[in-house]
Amino acid sequence: MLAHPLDLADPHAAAVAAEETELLEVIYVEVAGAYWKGDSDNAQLQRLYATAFFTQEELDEHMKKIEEAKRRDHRVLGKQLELFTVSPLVGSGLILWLPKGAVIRQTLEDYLKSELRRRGYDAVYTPNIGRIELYQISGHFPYYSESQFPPIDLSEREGEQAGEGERYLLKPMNCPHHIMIYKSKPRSYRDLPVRLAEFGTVYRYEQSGELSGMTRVRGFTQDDAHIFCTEEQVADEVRGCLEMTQTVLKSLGMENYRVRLGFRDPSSDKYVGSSEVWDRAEAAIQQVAEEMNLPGREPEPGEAAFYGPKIDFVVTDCIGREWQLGTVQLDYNLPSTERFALEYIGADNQPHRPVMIHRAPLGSMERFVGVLIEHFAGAFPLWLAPEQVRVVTVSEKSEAYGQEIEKQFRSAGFRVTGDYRGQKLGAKIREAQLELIPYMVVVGEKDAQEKTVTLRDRIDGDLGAMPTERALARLRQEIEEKTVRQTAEVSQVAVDRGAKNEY
RNA sequence: GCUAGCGUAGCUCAAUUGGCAGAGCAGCUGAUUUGUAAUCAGCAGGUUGUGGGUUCAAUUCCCUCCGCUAGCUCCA
Repeated sequence: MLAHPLDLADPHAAAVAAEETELLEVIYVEVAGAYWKGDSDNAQLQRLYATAFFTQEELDEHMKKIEEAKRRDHRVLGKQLELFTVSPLVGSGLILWLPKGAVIRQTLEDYLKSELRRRGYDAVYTPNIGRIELYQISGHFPYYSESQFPPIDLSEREGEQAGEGERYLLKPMNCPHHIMIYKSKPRSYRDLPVRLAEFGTVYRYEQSGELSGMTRVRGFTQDDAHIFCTEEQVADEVRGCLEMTQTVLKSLGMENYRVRLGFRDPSSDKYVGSSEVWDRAEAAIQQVAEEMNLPGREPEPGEAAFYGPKIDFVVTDCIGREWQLGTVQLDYNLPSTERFALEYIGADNQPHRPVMIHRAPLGSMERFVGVLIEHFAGAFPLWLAPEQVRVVTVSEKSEAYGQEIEKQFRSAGFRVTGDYRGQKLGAKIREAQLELIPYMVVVGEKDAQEKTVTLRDRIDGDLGAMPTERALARLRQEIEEKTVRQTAEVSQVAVDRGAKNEY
């Protein structure tokens, strides 16, 4: 059992193991590189992971679980279920959403947009590039140029007059653009909070070794918004953001996450703003997290952004890696005089400085859908499923009736296809099951005569014959309620590393 | 980016010490007309990731580049 594996990289454990038993014959080994003292400037060592089991059966069990985790891996399912692909010719870490994956994303976006409208956000659109001066003001250039795609330099174009050269950056974040929208007119305290939302696509040049499926990519779309508010409004706004994130996660049956309070490291000087402001902000965030009883919520010093404290929602994927999804971040930097000098006119007729909140409940569409694929092991709930219903005929004799039923489902708004091939019913059902389609509508000559359909549930199997209207109503309700009937528990079987940096 | 490993048909994988590149599934064609997880037969499918080198001969050995995987480092 997994209670027994021993990490032989740990000399103490190995010594204890050697004393306790001489049966450690069955060993599962992995190799990995590791930097001396965890610093990439230092030499790299070879680290050997060896996990020993007392019996062959225990090893088999372990390997079986690794296999199971691999089957649920979003990179495997993404290919199998035709959700997304990556082309070396397009570029590493650049996701191509296939039609079925696009349905999931679009459905999620629609859901979020309706939540945003309910919560008083204004939708905006901004371009994918911006002049380099914009990012010089924001401080992202040249400070973060290592992790950006290099600028587009128009001065190098032939025929360009001296002085006309402009440099543009692929936008690495949406905030500067949203800030310029805030600044497009004078703001009054009566206008606040201003909440600007956009599904904004950004590009970051991540190190090649970091890229992984949909969860770590070089181009991604954040479900982004920036809130500009007064200091007094911060707590309420943060609460609103957290509530929205919770609502969305809950509606997807995602309970397996923890919340990380990113606070500053008091011994470091990389943070902007006075310590009084930081203390106040951190206290405000922590209090809201306590009130809402968020899971985890341990303050983690040094995890803050340099411009303010934050709250991250962190989930674990099926091979044990943690991913940051939703985030709510306070920002005292960008509104400041040194940066964009944001203002609003207060009740006292004097200019005041607003506070900025960056927030993204899902984080990015790419990473979130990647994690979601593993969460559901590819079996999406009805409202998200790329293909919701498949009409399956018993034989080709029933094709006409099948077509009629398919049309009926389609005009009722369902994503439906029909399988009218001259295959045996069992074969067609097997295919639909393997494609994880939530419902099958089986129709044969009996159904055609009696004007019924025979509904088959992916999970519960045959539900028997019923009038078409009843089947439609049942599915309609399941979509309406966004029912989640089945998720895959995200376990950490494959990689269960102990302490990090055990050099 | 670093260390190590991997790259064969659309997918999953074979190919003995270097000696004619194969199978299942998917696809296409035909037969079958089926009531809840695989009907049968035939056909087609490849410059073995790319470029070079060694050799009479390279999927196999060596080098370059591209991509992927694990870990490390990073993640505004």
